[in-house]
Amino acid sequence: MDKTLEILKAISDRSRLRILMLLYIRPLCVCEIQDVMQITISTVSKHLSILKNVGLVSDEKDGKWVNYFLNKDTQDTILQQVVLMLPMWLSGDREIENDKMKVINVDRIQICSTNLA
Amino acid sequence: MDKTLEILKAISDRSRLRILMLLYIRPLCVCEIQDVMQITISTVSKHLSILKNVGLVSDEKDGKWVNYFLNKDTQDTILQQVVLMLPMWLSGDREIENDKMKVINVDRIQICSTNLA
DNA sequence: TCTTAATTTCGTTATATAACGAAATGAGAA
DNA sequence: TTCTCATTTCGTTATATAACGAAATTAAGA
Repeated sequence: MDKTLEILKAISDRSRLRILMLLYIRPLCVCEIQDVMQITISTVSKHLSILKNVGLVSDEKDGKWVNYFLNKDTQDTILQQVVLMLPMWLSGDREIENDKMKVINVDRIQICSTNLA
Repeated sequence: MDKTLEILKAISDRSRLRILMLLYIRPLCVCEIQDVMQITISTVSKHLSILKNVGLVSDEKDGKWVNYFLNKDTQDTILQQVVLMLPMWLSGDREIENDKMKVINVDRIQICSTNLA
């Protein structure tokens, strides 16, 4: 039950659901997610590590950024089903839709430069 | 997202997962669940109210007892899928299997009498 | 090598929630 | 109505966890 519980707890958080739904669109770096969600970078990073620990998300170096992406082709049955269900369970949600609109226009180069200014 | 989150949080708890899995077997009263799980009656009652609030469980008066039962024929799509998935996600779990063994021999009349002694 | 910049980790604070025991509730039986 | 007893509610305590800012880390590029 531990594994199942760990997965369920990982997806039982508003911020992490938002992050996951963003990752359905495309891989994102921490600062892009931060820009869309308007929460601290350290908080985003923490959420991503939780999602990574349960296997829902993986990461990959890309220049000076770290790309986080949804683990769509996981071998784990529970994770497979979770990845399949979440978009259905959250379809039409306002907050999610709003996030998705925002992420389209997000450019990591601009964001990271802007953060310094 | 609120509704989805509420359901996810309801099933992201070890005690509530154990309770749900017991209710797959048959309707149970609070004291029967208490006897199997060895936690306080008030705690069991609280968990059941959470499960009831999200629609996973319903209750029904039966003499001096209240029977709680799994809402297997819910109209809610998310709940339907949760009810379908949980037994798969928890199949073979030791703690759950142990609970199931215990609940077979549970008799509410004996328990409630015994509790007083 | 040194600097820069994205990310992670750490320490703290605030909030949420699980569990308990005691008291209140409420329905059936006398 | 009064008593009994299963259940719920309340108040408290302990633990878990989300969020933040600052400091540490780490890798890329000069």
